[in-house]
Amino acid sequence: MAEEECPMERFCKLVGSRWGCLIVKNLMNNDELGFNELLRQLSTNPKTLSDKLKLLEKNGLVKRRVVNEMPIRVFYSLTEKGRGAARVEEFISKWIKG
Amino acid sequence: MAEEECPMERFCKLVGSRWGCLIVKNLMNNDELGFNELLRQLSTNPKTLSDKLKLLEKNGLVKRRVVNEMPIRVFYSLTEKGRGAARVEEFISKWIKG
DNA sequence: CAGGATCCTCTTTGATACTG
DNA sequence: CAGTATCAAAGAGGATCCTG
Repeated sequence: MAEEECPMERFCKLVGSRWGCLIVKNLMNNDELGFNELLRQLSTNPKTLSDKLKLLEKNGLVKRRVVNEMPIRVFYSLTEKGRGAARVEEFISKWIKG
Repeated sequence: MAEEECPMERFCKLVGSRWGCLIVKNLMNNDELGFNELLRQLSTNPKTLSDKLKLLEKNGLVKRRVVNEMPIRVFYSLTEKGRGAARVEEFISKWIKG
């Protein structure tokens, strides 16, 4: 049916899934993490993580920093907007308990 | 892998899907609606609507009121908690735009 | 180390038909 | 009118292997 999408829905597609949610939380506690570090912490698979990171990056929640060493390294961190998602979560927590 | 669930995730399962979201919005504008009225307004199918309504009811967002006439009528409305979800949406809207 | 390619399963959604 | 039953389709997530 694909009519327009409400903000709630857009939000939930980003951080409402198991992994979107956990990525934000982990980056919240860690400043910067490499791909495989994240992978281990979330105990998921590369495809799922990669997909989610791309989505989050595209929507401006996550920042990618590439370091050209050998082997190459890539670090992920939250943007200001991404940190805002944590505030949203607090708000939601209160509502769901109240 | 089914560890514990964050509040964000629980919230999103309720109102983050296309239909959960629209049901809340429609009930927000209408006080009370019958099953088929809702069905027409959302233009979805009975199964999807029925499933979602059960989930929302189970989680205390939606109230069911049965009127024993012939034919039987059932009205759905938002609870206080359900109305709170609308406030959460406002908060999210601000964040997603900002 | 960072991720792409495959393939597979499970859940959600949907269309349609039917019942009390 | 308010749903349930059935079946098909699509997408998210997952396991595993592979490459620059």
